[in-house]
Amino acid sequence: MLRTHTCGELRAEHAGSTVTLCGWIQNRRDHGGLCFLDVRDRYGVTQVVVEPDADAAARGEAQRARLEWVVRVSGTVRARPAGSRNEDRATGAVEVVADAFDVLNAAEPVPVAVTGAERSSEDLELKYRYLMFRRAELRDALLRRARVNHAVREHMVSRGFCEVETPSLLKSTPEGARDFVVPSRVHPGQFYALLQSPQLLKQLLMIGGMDRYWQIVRCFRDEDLRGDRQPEFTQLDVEMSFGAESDVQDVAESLVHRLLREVAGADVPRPFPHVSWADAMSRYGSDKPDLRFGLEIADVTEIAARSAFAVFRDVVAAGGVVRAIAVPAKHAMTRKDLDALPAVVVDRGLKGVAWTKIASPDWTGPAGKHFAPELRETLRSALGAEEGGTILFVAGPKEQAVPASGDVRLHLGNLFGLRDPKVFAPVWIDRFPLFDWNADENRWDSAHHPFTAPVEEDIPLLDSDPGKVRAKAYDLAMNGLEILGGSIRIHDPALQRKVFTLIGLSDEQVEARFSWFVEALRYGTPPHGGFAMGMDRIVAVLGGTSAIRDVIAFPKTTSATDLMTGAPSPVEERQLRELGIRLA
RNA sequence: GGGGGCGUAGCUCAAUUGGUUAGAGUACCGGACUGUCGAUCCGGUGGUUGCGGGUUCGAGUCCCGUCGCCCUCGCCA
Repeated sequence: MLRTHTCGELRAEHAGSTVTLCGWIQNRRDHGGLCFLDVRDRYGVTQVVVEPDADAAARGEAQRARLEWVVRVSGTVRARPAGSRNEDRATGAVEVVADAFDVLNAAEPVPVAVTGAERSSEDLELKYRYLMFRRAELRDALLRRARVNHAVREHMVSRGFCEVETPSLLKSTPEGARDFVVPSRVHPGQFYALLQSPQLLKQLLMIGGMDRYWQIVRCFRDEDLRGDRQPEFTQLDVEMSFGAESDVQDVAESLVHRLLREVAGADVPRPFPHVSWADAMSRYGSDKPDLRFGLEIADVTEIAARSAFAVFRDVVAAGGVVRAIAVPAKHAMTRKDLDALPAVVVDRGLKGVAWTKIASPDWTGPAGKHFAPELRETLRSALGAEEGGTILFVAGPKEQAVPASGDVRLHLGNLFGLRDPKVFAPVWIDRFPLFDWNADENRWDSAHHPFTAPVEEDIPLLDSDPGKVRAKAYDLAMNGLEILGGSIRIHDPALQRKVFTLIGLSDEQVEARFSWFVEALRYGTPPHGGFAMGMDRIVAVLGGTSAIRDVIAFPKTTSATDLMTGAPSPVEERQLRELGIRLA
């Protein structure tokens, strides 16, 4: 190696030893006779000092070196004089007195901010992604991600799971997310789809008797993006045979618990709480609630209907709901805070957020005066609201008001600073509905995916009331993000066929799309289930962010482009000809 | 596909109601300086105000279109 030590490892006890460091110039402070240079590598930053009596060549090179140049420095480690130690830096007790100073490579001025509190615009940071690896934030995220990967591997292996790789090129299925499609040269006019998820493949591994499978796998979905969604993303995929929901959850929960402890240094008590999907929607207005704070939502439709408030009465008369959040007195809300609330719900098609302050002698605000004194008492005790607090109301059709109330709750969490990125609140959400009603197509859709098993006691409802059937499905939410999701799968061919029928798939359609899978179910399928965990999201949330872009080495933009390479881009006419493709 | 925000020097930002030659910090270049760690001090180079059109005596500023990034609704079994 060109170096004896990294820039992160020298301490007071190294004083007196002769060392050689390699790294990038992070900062230089040139006093003329005396020159300080901070040299950085992945491991840290070390101060190099070039003194007036140093070798002339070394002095010249040190004077010439500029920010982000690559250098090699040899010298003696020295404890810094008292009063000039840098307490903010691990190597701050020492400095390297340079004997030799070589420029290994000069650098042009970098086009993005590589050091300091100032950040460049996000598109520049994406274009010059490789320079961002020099920043602590991204470097630490990638290191954290590597630790997560390592812990996952150790955990799965120690529990007897077998790592199996599956293909990325496979058959397109029209359900679910849009496929990324790959043309076949050997079969002109025919296409592969890039893997959306190894769901069916891992089930086949169970049918084949592999018993316990895991894999960290890249998945591709051609849908519009968000901060927590990339066109390609990484999943931990797990499946096991002969286990109940609790067995699968134990594998997942112990893993997440371990990651929280080893990677985030957080000791979260087990078992993690369980909340049914119905309760989560009702109390938090979300199927991935942030449980770092309370501010639970209550349904006050009945009480609001008895008020004199025309807005509420009209909503209730139209079959809508009124939801309320009691904000304790300690979270005082200014008029400005209250005026900002309508913007939170306008995206859901609601007009505003009514409010009242529980003051004495009178309740103030637009909603309060419409409640008679006895009704106020009813409302107040229903919400457990306290004197001096504020009650916020979200009213509208259930499909809009429920998620809107969840949005308001999250907004309040941000407003009151209750979403501490160092706090972790995992929660299991279970008992999802098996189906959602698809009004456009007049049929049921699978809420999770069509291979999810129903709760046994609900199986009779498949014929009478499919909307009431609950699924053996479970998600783990943490800090408002869905971290992982899974289910027990259907292993009975007859039941599988029935579910296909309910979601409007004819025998012919099933045959055309899934015959290879449905046939497999007939050859001795063990009861099985599993889960998939979003690796990008777990690494993000462990680091206190929700933008998975921040934990992916080379991410794409929200329009699925790669600003560094310029993908996607046109291809040569010759390539198209070879594939039998003509552009419209 | 819909809604919103942003786009000015290499980088981060400023520029009054539409009004002089578009400024500052930093980087870079030159000079001074022996204990700095955002070093300091002096001087300098650096601009198609994203792009195109329009209104106006005059546009960074107003209008229309377009491109890019970010947020969001739909979408994501």
